[in-house]
Amino acid sequence: MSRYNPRDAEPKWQSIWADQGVDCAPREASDSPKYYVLEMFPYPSGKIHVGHSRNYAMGDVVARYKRARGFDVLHPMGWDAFGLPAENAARERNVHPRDWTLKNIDVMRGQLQRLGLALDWDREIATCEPDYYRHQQAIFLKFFEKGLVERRQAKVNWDPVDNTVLANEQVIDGRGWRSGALVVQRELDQWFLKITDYSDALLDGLDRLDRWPDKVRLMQANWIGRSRGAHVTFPFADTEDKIRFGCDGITVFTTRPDTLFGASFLALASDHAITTALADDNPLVERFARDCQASGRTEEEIEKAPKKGVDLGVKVLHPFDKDWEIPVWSANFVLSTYGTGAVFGSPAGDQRDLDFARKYSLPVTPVVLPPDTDAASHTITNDAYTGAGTIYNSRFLDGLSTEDAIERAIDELEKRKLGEGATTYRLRDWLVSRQRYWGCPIPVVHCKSCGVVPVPEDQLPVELPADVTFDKSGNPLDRHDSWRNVDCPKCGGAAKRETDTLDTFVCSSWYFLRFTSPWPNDKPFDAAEAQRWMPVDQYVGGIEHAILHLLYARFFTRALHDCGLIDMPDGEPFAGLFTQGMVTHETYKSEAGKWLAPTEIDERDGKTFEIETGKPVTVGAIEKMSKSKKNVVDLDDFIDTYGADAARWFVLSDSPPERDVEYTDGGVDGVWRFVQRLWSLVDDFTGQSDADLSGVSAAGLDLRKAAHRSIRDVTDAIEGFRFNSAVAKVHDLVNSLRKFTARNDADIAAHGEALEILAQLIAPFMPHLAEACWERLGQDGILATTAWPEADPALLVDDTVTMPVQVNGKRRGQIEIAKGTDKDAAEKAALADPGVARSLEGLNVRKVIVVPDRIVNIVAG
RNA sequence: GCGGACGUGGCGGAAUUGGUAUACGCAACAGACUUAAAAUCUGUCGCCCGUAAGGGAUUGAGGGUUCAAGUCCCUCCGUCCGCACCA
Repeated sequence: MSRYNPRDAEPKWQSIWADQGVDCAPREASDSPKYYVLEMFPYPSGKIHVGHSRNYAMGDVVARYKRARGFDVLHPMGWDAFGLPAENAARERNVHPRDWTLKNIDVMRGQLQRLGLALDWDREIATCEPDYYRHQQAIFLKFFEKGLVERRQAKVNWDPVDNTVLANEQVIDGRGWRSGALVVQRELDQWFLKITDYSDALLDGLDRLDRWPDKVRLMQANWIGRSRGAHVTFPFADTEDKIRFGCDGITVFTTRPDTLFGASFLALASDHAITTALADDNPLVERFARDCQASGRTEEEIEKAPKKGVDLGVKVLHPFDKDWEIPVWSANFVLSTYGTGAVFGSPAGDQRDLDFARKYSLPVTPVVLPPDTDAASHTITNDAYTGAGTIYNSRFLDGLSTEDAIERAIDELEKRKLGEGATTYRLRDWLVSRQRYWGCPIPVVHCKSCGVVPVPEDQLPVELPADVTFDKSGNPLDRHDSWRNVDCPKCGGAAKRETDTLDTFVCSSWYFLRFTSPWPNDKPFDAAEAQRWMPVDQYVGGIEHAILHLLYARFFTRALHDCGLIDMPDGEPFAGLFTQGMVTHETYKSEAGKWLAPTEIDERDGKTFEIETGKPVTVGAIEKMSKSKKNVVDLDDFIDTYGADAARWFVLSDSPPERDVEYTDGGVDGVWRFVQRLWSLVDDFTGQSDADLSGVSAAGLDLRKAAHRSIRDVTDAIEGFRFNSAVAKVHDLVNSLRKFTARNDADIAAHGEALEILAQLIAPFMPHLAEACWERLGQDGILATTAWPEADPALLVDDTVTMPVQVNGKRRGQIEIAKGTDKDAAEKAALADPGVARSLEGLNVRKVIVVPDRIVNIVAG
């Protein structure tokens, strides 16, 4: 018996696959159905660790399985290569961002290749290359033409550590998604993509994504945040105000026009136009507005601030009663960015309004009567009633349900021309400009006489200048005069290039389209090829992109369709999405409080200590593998020791793919043992597997059944994305094989058949070992081009079944009977079982339930 | 606060439409081989009572539907995640 040595075997098979080009997607369409499987492409940050490999291992199982099932498979890989870490590296290590990035790509490509992933490397792309981003610039200009790009001044999120603005989606709990710095608000001129033009389409499209996790769909729906209600205008009481503010009244957005008769005040955002206008001559208002000004303050502080406001001294009239005057306040809890930046306060039905009304002694009139209460006893003290009920204290709305009253109030508002049904969204336009060097240049120039002028398409790409330095803070493009100063493409006069670059999420919003045809120089992708391969049938990635990347990409395909670049009326780029769990590992901290890598510690006598110093180590929480906590296992180290197959098998074992899996040395040892055990099963087999199968012994037949059941079970598990179950089922087959002893020649053939099936079933998971087994079994050709095995239906059914027999729901025995035995016979057999008979002593059988081939339950008493 | 998911042995977890709960793996224990250890192999292995045969309780807690509930319904507890002054 020889040991299986992945160090020799894995490179051997990898070069055979590469020589035969088995992993390349067919360039020509065939009669076979297509299958596009894609893992979210990585940022080339340095090295891959075992944690990263789980994502690719899952995609590869699907790719290899689908290929064996006869699909034309597209499984490409590339690099999300623009981004800030490259600039930080430039600053810290005096290396050019491009050199740093390309070096990392080389290292990581080598690692992915060592994993033996069935990737079509002919289609590799890196977003930092001009031959990629030139097309992105062309797309940007197409969007510009189509009115999907806007440059405007807006209050934006400024990350003071990364020195750039961020999109709303990139601010998590008031902090920058990458730097973790508290984000501040600043008023700046910025570039936006009008994703809000697609709010409805993006929301409604979610319903059709039935192969997406509900969780992700829900998160996107919440993020888009469509809410239906009404715009209501409260006319100014004083006609002079109409002149002063240049409008007839103040328009608010509300989802509850049914509570209009509970209105006790209007509240405006501190930077609402009217607040700002009044601040000019009212020092109190001015001071209040200044206090609230978000600039220089963090989102976190804004959220935690207690409610406060200032009476603006302005009065408006109730839309349904011109004799009812309502005071107008400015309040710090009103968001200027949502709705109209103004609300009407109906304190009985809204907790914020109630808090505000109590603080400033404003009237509180309950207008919604909760079910099963009466008007006389229902009062509001410190808790608003926000639920549904019957409207009262509300004149013509009295007696209506909440729902009906909303309709009725909107009808009435429309009649009086003081309002109309309206829908607002939480989604904001996508801020795409970044004040960074290492990104795709925005292809416009600023001309004093012509304004913003797009760079003509024949002058693309606008390439990043290579000669930049990072010794000063800020964007080096701003300081690069020879690059910056250009002639205006329109008038020929002196102009300046835009120095902002595009958010890297723009690069990842269409890369999956470029993969379908990464060759043309004159267009982003070949429309026919995109048509052929899209949508991505199975996308695999982390849940952290539930909103960001996945929402942007869905917007992009829609916008590209509307610009005529692709024909995708459905607009959905990813038909199936799977969000995989992370690989976790214990964390270690030295006595000095520094994070330690698993390779820097050792364990003896149940104590953990630092190898270098011998000092004790604190074992911390089990967390997602990450460089920052150093709890990573290097992929090269792992492959050197155990091989790529072991890594792949390990990350897919035990835990369901959507859940986290914990990396433990014990688990890895188990995988190593399993690999060797499996190999020796094959290596020890000396028989002929193509002998005649007729005449197998009972044990041989059992083995054949076990093997064919494995085909069925592993197939079902892969189809259902239950890789851990597939692994368990393969274990079952291995255990059956280990117990098996052949009794005659036919048994030997059955043994060989089971081993062949085993090799085929592990091929998507451990492709190198599978090929080695296949070769050792004397098979022709390679598994990479071999069809998936088919289970023989005759071997999936048993002649006899074991039926448990319950008495009053408790299992008391079991009977072996022929499959398909009718109810009467099964009942008779069940009652004859000695265990059953014993537990029925002294009882009368009242009823017998027989589920044929399943179970017998005897009710007795 | 709002919304969602989940809760099964020492651990990770399995269980078609409700039909033998604890598959598979890890850890643990015992034995074989060995001068010894490692590796490997064999066996045991959720809990309680019992030498055993066997019996009892059991899928976070409590209740319900059913011949039958991990699975369906209600209440509660806990953990995790998302959103968070969104009018």
